[in-house]
Amino acid sequence: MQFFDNLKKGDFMKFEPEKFEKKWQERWEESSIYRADSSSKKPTCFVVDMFPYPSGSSMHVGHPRGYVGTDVYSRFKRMSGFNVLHPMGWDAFGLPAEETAIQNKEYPTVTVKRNIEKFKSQLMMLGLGYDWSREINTTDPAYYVHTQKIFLEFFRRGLAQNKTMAVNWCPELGTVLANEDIVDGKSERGNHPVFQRPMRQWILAITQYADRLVDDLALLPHWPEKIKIAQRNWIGRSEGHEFDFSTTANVNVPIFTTRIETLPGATFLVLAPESDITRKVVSYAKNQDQVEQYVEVTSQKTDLDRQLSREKTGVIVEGVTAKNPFTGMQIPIVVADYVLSSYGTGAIMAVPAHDERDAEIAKVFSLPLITVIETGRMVNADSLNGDTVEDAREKVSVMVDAKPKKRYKIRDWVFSRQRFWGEPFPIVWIEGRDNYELLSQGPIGKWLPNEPVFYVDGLIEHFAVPVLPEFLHAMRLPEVDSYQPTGTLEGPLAGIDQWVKAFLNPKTGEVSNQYNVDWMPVRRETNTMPQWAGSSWYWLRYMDPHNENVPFSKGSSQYWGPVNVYAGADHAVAHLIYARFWHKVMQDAGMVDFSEPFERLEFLGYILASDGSKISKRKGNSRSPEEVVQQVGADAFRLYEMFIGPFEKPIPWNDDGLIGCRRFLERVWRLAEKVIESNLAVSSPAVTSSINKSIQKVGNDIEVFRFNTAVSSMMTCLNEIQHSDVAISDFKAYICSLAPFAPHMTEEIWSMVGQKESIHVSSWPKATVEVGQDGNVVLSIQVNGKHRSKISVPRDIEEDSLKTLVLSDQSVQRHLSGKEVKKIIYVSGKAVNIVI
RNA sequence: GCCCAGGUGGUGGAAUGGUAUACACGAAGGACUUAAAAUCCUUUGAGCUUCGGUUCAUGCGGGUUCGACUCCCGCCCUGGGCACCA
Repeated sequence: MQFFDNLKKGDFMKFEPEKFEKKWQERWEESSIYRADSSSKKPTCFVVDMFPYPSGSSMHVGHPRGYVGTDVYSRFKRMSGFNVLHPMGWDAFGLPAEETAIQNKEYPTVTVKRNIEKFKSQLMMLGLGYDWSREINTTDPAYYVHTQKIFLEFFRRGLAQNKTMAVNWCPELGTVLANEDIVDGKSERGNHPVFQRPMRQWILAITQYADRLVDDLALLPHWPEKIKIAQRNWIGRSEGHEFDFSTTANVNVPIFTTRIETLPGATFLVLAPESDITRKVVSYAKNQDQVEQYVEVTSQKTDLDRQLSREKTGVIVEGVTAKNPFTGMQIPIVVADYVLSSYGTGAIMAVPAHDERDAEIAKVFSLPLITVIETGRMVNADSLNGDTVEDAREKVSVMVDAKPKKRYKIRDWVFSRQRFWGEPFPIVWIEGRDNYELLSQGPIGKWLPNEPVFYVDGLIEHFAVPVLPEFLHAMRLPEVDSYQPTGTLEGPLAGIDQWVKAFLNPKTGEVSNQYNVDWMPVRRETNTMPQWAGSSWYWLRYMDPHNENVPFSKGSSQYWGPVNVYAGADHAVAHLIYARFWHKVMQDAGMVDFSEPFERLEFLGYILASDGSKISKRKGNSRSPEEVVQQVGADAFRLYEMFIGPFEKPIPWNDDGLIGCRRFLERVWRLAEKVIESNLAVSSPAVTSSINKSIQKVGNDIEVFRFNTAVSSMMTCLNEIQHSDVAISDFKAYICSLAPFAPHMTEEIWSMVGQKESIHVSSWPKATVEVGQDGNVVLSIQVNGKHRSKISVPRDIEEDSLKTLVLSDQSVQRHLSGKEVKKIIYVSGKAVNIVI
């Protein structure tokens, strides 16, 4: 690192960013130049970073890349006349903070506060122009009270329900995990085993929005196509039919299929082990014990087991058969765990000739296989023989009275966690239907769903009662010493008496720990919301961050919304589907009047370690931003983060490249001194044209997040002009185009040339002469499509005179060598191709 | 298995139908210096060359086109995501 060591020794022109970076950062904060003004008449531009989780380990050089990108973009838009809102906040609920807090024996707010301070100072150090007056923190009661209010909208609309369901229970973490929190059958966090356990859970009925979530992707032309594809696949809408098979067991088995035309080839049925219909059918089975044993064994399997072994297992239900409604044949019934109880009806018709999985299980039990489609036509299918697949589909569905049905892969969202550090549900439980009905007469009534949410424990019915928005202070997390996992399936809150036991005033809806006459005893809900909750609506809070009454005012969302650019890591399916879902529910609740939250998405590629591996603290291959800033300054660091490669591509970090960016800034600095000394009024046309070209390219590239080529065009320009005399006006324009990337140095130069206002509130320079005004263009001369020579001609040259010129070219002559010219193709402004 | 994104010099990358290798790093040589660093200049895809040029190169094989890194078809490889969804 000799270069870095010698930086301070330069004797000619001292470029010492450490002398002015801090100064400008402070002045920008003092003069509030990044504050967004919600009353300006300018067009708005709302730029949001996916907000970080402030973890205990500090940032490495990879983290700020996205923030630098959006900072450059925001500065550019501000200079281009937009009223820019570019805020920042913290997604601070969740397991890691809770675990650190338990380890350190401190309350999580302490951990979170410390981590945020650390993260914030690291961001500040880079000169990022956030509007800190709008900073948010999902764990701040002033924020999460609104998350709770929005939950009440879900509840009131019947979208928040309780279900006892098989959930992913992780004993090590003492909590239930969402599918998205599980990687390769183990918990994403800590890599612990995960088991299926039945448990009462809160779920959000995202499936009710599945169609809108798919269909509205069409409203998002500025989203990357691959994300839209991923979301469509995740939601997994398929259109098919549902109909019944009668059985000798006195129950009908409903099945779902997308290939109803293959019914003639259905030679058996397969039922999912856990499904209700299996329970009914099995009671008629001769081998009831054997089937029940199979069901028991499969229920013990973990997700990991299921993934490791894909061998088809199952058991034939003896003594019971089903009737194929097309052929009239009696066919066997199999219970097998490759059929999922959670999809479709939990039962399928097996067509081994046309489905690989069915074929595998057919082989295990030597069941028959009938091919019913050959080269697009029906065969072995009686009256259908010779029909096309489409015709057969139509006929069969009429014959068996099948209902058209859409099914989705996406599941309802398991929304509760058995942890302490999350938003408490704004729900208390009351015993007995009479009490519930009494409550529905009062003010609580209008917050109740049509179908009551309840569960049965022994003989007692427990009903979910919402805590009204004005009384949510009773639903703040209690500040207690002990909040460790209980080790049972219940969360820590269940072990805290002062939390669980409460009283409800049926006349007002108020909840308190204090008993009053006529108040009803209730139990507070002890689950908390998952980390996804706070991050599913936070962009809206930025628009109106200090509103105490509502999450955000309608007016503020109309003024700023939707988010114009949303940038961050690739969360193709989880966060971005949840966020869209919440947004649509809020739209239905009348809180917002646009249907998609993010107009445009820009994904960020991770920075990798120099060997191409992932940066991780354990490997010791991380590089701290502080170190880099100390060595080359914040501007050079920012510039390099942008220059290193395309924004969306993962790139290995390499210190060597950093040097080039620092050198570039030093050369600009030296040029500044020269320009200020000579104080020239007009540059040569070549210099002016070079600068203009660069400014245009930089602007165009920033607009489409191609920061790397923007930087290189400024470098090219500097190479062209640095040994010429540059007029002060041209140089100022150049500096303006560099300002979004290197805000400190450009601000310093800006003040040196006598500007009083900040460069960051100046205007993006307009090209002062038309680029390429000299009227000549350089054409490629090609022979048979191969570039051989070039020629500079007037832009509007006549084709005939051009041909004469080209044919007399030495290089062309050499390649012609007497051969006949068949034709000449002229592509205006680009190339002339001589075909021989 | 399915879906997505990629494959260009020693390295990060540029060029989305028209001058392949911009920009930067690294490397070699030179200027300045007692010397070194820094800085500046020159060279830098590979081969052949009479130093004018010329041939070959964008994972592999075909195709479309006057012309293909770019579009189409078929492979190979790398990375990421999903995964028994009937």
